[in-house]
Parts: sequence; structure tokens; C-alpha cells
Amino acid sequence: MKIDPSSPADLSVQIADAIRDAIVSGDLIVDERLPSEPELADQFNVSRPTVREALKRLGAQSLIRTQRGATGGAFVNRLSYTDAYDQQVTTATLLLSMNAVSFETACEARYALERACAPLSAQRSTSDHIATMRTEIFRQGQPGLTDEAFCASDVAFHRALVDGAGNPVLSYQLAGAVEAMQPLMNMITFTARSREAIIALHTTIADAIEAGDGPATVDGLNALETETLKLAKSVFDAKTRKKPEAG
Amino acid sequence: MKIDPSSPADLSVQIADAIRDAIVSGDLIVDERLPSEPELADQFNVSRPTVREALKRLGAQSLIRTQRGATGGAFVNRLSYTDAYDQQVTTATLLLSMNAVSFETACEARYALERACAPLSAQRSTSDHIATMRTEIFRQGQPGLTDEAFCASDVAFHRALVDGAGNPVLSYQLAGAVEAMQPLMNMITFTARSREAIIALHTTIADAIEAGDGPATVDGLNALETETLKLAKSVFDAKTRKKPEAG
DNA sequence: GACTTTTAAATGTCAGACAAATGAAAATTG
DNA sequence: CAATTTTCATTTGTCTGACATTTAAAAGTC
Repeated sequence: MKIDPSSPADLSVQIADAIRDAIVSGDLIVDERLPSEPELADQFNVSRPTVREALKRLGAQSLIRTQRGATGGAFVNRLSYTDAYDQQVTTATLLLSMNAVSFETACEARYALERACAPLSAQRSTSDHIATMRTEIFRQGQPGLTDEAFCASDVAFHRALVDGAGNPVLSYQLAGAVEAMQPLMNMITFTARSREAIIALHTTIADAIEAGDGPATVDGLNALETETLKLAKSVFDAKTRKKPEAG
Repeated sequence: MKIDPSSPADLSVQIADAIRDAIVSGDLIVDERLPSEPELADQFNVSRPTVREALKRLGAQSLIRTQRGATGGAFVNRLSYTDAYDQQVTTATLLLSMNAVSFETACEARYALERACAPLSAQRSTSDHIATMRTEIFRQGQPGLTDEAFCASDVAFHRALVDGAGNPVLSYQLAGAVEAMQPLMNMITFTARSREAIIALHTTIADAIEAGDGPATVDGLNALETETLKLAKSVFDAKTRKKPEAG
């Protein structure tokens, strides 16, 4: 592993890339210990702070973990589903909030992906998953529930639906799509009537999954997408009327 | 923004988290300049190297960018689709390779997600997208093509299919699913006959999309999934016979 | 042999310094 | 006065050297 001191790129970036490549290519395997910071500094011909900055970059991506003490050091980390899930949610949330993605676009993506899970969920959901959905539906019907809590419960419901597919890769991929929409959903005021409509559709979907009926689940999701879009449209229309475009 | 020096967590982690929270919550907006490193060190009551380590963490996630010079500094970065896409691919690839995800599981997730795009792609694909698919199909039929090049072309074909849905959020979400499978696909030896079968199915899918026929596209993807699984199974069975399980 | 103490190695943090880049202000020039 | 060049202050990038803290293994003690 060599780096180029005359490159315009920062040394710490070059070092981080070099180590990342070694991990991705398999030259460094899971749980393998990297050389100590002074050793790395020696190998790359840089100072220890520079090495440390590179290691922090890798740590931020959960590619390595560090441990203090006599037998400590930096170790190649086994990227867990939880780590990947968290990164996915953070990235997706920021992507949506920073790029002014329209509610329609985000919603379309999310429901398209959820429909992809529906047949598998209908086929494989365990009683645990279905119980979670029922619990969340019940919670959504509780009076006095704030809009935020309602949204959080909505996310939990959809997570159960997705997890019901029994495919961890699918769950991971959908984490971003479902959770990243929460901030957008939080902008919506849910009237008692709209909550009722959503709860009814959630019930339809849960029933379809319990019955192992994939197509009915898809139908339910379609109806829910339509309802969500309608609701968002009415909210955003109201805002636009209040505060018309300038210029 | 305050941090707790007595906390077990590293100071640089606490600082990175504090700044990340400020970005995610909107306290720091896009293109806003953070205080200079010495100023941050002062505010958090830590040394400059510690601040720098925190900034490198954020830089690794593309949350900030830094610029040298008089008017330089660290700025809140607008997370681009490209950045998010790259992170997504890296994370998904490592997740699959480090967790020994079975080919079946990854394949199932990928095709489930692609089927989610199919109706939208059939409806919206431009001539550009279709031309790309045709080009890749042609390339896949070229004699002398290596297995790796065949896989790369396969990925390009599927990317065009996904992008045809005209939803950038969907494209981003699927980037990981499609590209992360490439290393798994690269383990497969594609015989002339299996290539023919895949090319035929690609043609079927391209035709269905050009005809605007969503259900036919889904059918094509289903057939392709079956074919891919069959192919992988024969390859892995052969390997297992050669090198039987120890223990 | 079981327990305690010491020790060495590693990361975490700090302080101060210099190098390099960069834009703005100041000086110079026509 | 306008245009150009020079100077300069600011900021990040990097280095050196040091100390603090954590941790497990080694040494010592009963």
C-alpha cells in the first residue's frame, strides 16, 4: 500500500482510501488487526495525526473499530445490519431534506418498494410481525395521540410489514425509504378523519397479510399511497394558499 | 452545542455527533460555514486535533466539505445523489460480502426491488434508456467478452431499467441492490449457452418496456430471476462437489 | 495456586509549530 | 482613475513531541 505525497488529495484521504480498498478487496479480513498508529505512520511516511484522521474516516463508515489498551488497535469491523441500517437512514433522510425532493417522488419510491415486499410478506410473515402490526394499528387509534407519535407508529407498522418478508437485505434496503419519509410526513396534520382512513387501510393490509394474500396486500398499499398523496396535497395546497409564491 | 468530557465516548465522536445533529435538525443549513477549527476547539474546549478528527468523520459521510485558504473552512455539504449513491454501493457491497449473505437472499431482494420499478419504467422510459439497454444487450452478445465484462454490462442494463422509472430516489435506493450483487455474480462462469438465455430475456424485457407493457416486464424479470438462480445453483453445486464440506 | 501489583503497549488528547493555499486588501503602475 | 501586481492575514493540512488513559499480560506475593 503506497500513497503519493505530491497528489493534490489530502494524505489522510489517500490513506483512508488505501485501507478501504484493502478491506473491500479482501486483503484485510474481518476482525484482522491493522498495524498500530505509529506503525502505519511509518509505513505511509506520515505523522500519527494524519494516520488518525484517516482512521476516523474509516470509523465513521463503520469499516473499522478501535480498542484501547495493551492488545488494542484498529480492527476490521464486520459491518452489521444495524450499522448499515443506521447509515442508510441518515443518508436517505439527508438526501431527501437537502435536495428538496417532492413529496410525490419520495412517496412513489417508497410505495413502489413496499409493494415489492408485499408478496413475500404475505407468504412469510410470522405471528410476531402480524402482532406488531395490530399493536401499531391499535396505537394509531388512541385518542390524544400527537401527529408525531402517529407518524412514528406508522413507520413501525411499515417496518413490521417489510421485516415480514423475512429477507434482511430487503429490510435493510427499505429502511431508508420508509424512515426517511418520516420528516416529510411530520409536516402533515392528521385530522381525525384522515387517521380513520389510514387505520382502515392498515387493517385491510394486515388482514391481507395474515390471509397470505399477496395481491390484496398490493391493493391495500396502492389505496394507502393514493390516500397519502391526497392528504399531502390538501395540506400543501392549504399552505400555498396561505403563503403564495413570491416573484 | 455542548459535550460531556466525562462521558465514556471519545470527544471527537461527541463533537461529530453534535455537529451532525445540528445539520440533520436544520440548525446548520446547506452551504453554511462552520466556525474555524480553532474556534470550534475553543467552543468545545478541546484541542484542534480533536476537532479535526471530528470533522474528518463528518467529511467521510459527505456531510461537510472543507476548503483551504483565507475564506476557506468547513461547509455544510449538499448531499448529492452521486455521493449518496456511492455510499450506498459501498455499504451494500460490504454488508453482503461480510455477512455471508446467500446468493438466494441477495437475488431475491434485488429482483423484488427491480419488479417494483418495472411498471414505472415501462410507462416512462425514454428512448435514451431503451437505447442503453439495446446497446448493452448487443455488447453482451459479443464473442470474447470476459465474464467480468459481461457482469458489468449486465449491471449497466439493469441500471438503465431502474433509471427508466424516472424517479431519482428509486434509482438511489436500488443502486446498492444492483451493484452490490456484482461481486457475487462475478463468481459465476457464464457459458455461451447461459449467456444466450440471459440475452434473450434481456431482449424480452427491453421489448416489454418499449411497448409500455408493465406486466410483461415483470414476467421477464421473474424469468430472469429464475434463470439466474438456476445458473448460480449449478455453479455452486459444482464447487461443493469439488471441495466438500469439512467437519 | 489464587490474588495483587507492576509494566508495557496502544489509543486518546493536548500544545505548539510550520507549510501551503487562497482570497482580499494594499500598493504599484499605466 | 483603472488595471495589475504584491502583500498579507486567515484557514486548513501536516508534523513533532508529549502526557493521559485504558487494558491485558507479566511479575510478584501470600
